[in-house]
Amino acid sequence: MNSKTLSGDDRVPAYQRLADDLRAVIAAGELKPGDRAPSENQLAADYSLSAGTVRKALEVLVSEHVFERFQGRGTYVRRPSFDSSLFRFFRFKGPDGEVHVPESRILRRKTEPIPSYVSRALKVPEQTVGLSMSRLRLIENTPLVAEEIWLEYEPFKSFAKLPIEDIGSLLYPVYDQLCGKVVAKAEETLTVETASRQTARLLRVEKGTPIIVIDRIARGFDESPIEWRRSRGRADIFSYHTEIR
Amino acid sequence: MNSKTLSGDDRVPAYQRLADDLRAVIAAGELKPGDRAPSENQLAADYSLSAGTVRKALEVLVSEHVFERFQGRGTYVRRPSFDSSLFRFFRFKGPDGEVHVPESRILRRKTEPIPSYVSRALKVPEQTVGLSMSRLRLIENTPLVAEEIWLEYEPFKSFAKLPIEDIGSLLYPVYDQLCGKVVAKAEETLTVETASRQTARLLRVEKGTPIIVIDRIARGFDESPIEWRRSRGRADIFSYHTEIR
DNA sequence: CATCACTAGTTCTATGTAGAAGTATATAAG
DNA sequence: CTTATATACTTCTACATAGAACTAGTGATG
Repeated sequence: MNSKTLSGDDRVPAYQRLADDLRAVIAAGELKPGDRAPSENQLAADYSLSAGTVRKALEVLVSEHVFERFQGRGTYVRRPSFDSSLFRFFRFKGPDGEVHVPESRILRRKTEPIPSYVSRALKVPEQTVGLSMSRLRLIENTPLVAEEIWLEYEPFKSFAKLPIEDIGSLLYPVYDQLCGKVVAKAEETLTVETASRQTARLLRVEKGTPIIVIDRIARGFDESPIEWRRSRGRADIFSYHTEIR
Repeated sequence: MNSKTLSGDDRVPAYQRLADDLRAVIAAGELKPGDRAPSENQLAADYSLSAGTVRKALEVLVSEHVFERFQGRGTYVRRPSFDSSLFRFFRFKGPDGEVHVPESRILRRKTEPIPSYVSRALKVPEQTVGLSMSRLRLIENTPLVAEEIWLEYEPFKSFAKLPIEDIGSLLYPVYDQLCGKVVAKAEETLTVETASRQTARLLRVEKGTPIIVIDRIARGFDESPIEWRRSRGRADIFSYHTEIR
């Protein structure tokens, strides 16, 4: 496609408007994670901009983790990586000190009205029909994290029909393949509570021991909420490290 | 000063070597926080580089939060801002719901050998003479955070002589003015524990209630450790929010 | 079949240039 | 003294160009 033109307010710089345009292309689904974006030269020709301007727009999107670029190969839409999730700060170490990848076990899946504290986050009316799941993460049969997951039922009908046994340990790829819902980003909030009787039972700890609670809202490229999730894990195996510049 | 030349391996790009050079200038103290760096043109002339290359080096340093730039004014060495500290996720709200700036009260300051768990972090030999402080942060006489602070005694002699009453609520500016130690960055680690008898007394909570522990190592521009600090606060008023891209 | 050289396409580095936009200071005008 | 004007300096945007560095595939060569 040739001779596109930049929309929007022309008081804002061209490179920013190009970045906006490309973000919109992704949000519309015309460019999906893993796809290669047009090359610098291609974009420069399409939009009648200089190479430098195009490059600057792409740098903006790289800094936002929307694209990643490889010299000699091209520019690609980034798959969201949850390496930076607070979740990874649970030290999944077995008794032998080795690090294990936790196993996932879905305990329950049910269709029921979404409670108000979730519907607010998912931006759906109260009492909307939802899909709730209860999931446990364990290593060597030791439970470490208990999760409560909520989805809006309607867009995830086909996921609701999928037999529980066929669901692997990663949910987001399944959301994508079965329901076309691509998780692009998320927000997380960390708080601390003491174990209720129920979570104490699930995590096999004493009632009242400190528990790390991580609430997550997963969103698509267009910012629309996709999934609400609350993870509870033992606080004694949690350690979060960060840098201040 | 004219006609400087880039040191180092000339397989690495010029803009990176310029960035290295500027970082070194700051680490050497020739350029301090708040100072204005030479302009693009100046640097281009000094190093015999094109404006574009200089600009790219400066962009690198801006992204590392070393510099900040203002159109029409210049490029400045950034003062480290601790806005991003985990500390700010304690919700300092009074009973009326308003947000207050916490008061700082130094309970104790003492010269004593540095314990091993601190000396490791400060990279000094065990049993080195140190300066320890115990500090309490409160709003409206309600204690919220209890802090334990350690410095190496020798470089902070003049700080040790300063009357406790004359120490305000911010320590880092004092370190700078009295001892020439500028804090440029820090690392923080968040963990959870249950209140010991002592911290329970300080924070006026029940023994055994969950406590957020934030360990911090403050460093200079040359990465040298300056201060070790452990802050303990009530977990029930803590909420950490982050984004995943 | 395996290996090498080549080629087309990509991003990356670097230079040069021009003007717009914003800031601070000095100077002139009222 | 206050206000406008000019000016010098800064960063920001945009264009144009060239070659280096790297990748993937194609075709020739052994």
